[in-house]
Amino acid sequence: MDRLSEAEIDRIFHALADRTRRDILAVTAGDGRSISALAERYPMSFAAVQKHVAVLEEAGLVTKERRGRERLVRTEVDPIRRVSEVLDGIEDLWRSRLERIDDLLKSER
Amino acid sequence: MDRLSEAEIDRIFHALADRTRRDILAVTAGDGRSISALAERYPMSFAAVQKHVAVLEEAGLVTKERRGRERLVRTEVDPIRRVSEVLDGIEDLWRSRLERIDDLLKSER
DNA sequence: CGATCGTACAACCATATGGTTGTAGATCAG
DNA sequence: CTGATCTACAACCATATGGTTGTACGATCG
Repeated sequence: MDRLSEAEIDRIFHALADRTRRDILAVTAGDGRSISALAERYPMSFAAVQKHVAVLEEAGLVTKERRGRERLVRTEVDPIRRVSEVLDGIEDLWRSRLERIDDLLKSER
Repeated sequence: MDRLSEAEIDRIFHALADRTRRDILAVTAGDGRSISALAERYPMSFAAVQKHVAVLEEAGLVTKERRGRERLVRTEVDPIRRVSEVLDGIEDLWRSRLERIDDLLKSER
């Protein structure tokens, strides 16, 4: 798979910037759950939970699989792994710039 | 240092959910830059960039250091590393649940 | 000193976000 | 078939967000 676009990264981080959505990810990691089963966990309406799931789905962080009249929500771990690499990238930049500055200081001695 | 609170994680992911702010992090990783130097990079007003820096600062992702009449913005890499661990946590959950399901299937044979 | 530069901050605006309620379509149980 | 359950989706509302312009203030330059 190719790299995430900036727009995809926008959506993923935005999806992660909410406790309820992070909890949904944690709960549906590994085994799926129906939306109504999820809705019981949170102090908000079914429709609100449905919206959170939609945000996660548009970010590619979960998929919905039909099972009878239910829809099983399940975490997709791949994009999570790939966004983790975005953070690693910033960290790498930081490290390499520090190194460069360190070299500059050394060469001035 | 202790673990990040959910509110802190909210702020950090929200701060990361914007291209301009991610770019500021990348640019100011390692060596600092003044806000006006940053503002030249983006097609928006100085005040808008100032607000983005404020969001990053409240999330603890950058610090501002006074130098003369300038304020140097610099990336703090530690919280970035710690939020990366939040993602790892979800991935671990996913993996362990899959394992558990796998075990169930095996024991039913 | 006065002018300029870099910053801070308030006020304002359009749109996005996160919640609500209500309605309607599928699917399952009896 | 009838009723209950699960989901989808629209309409609505309050607040947050990301942008703008304008004003003010400390630091630097000439």
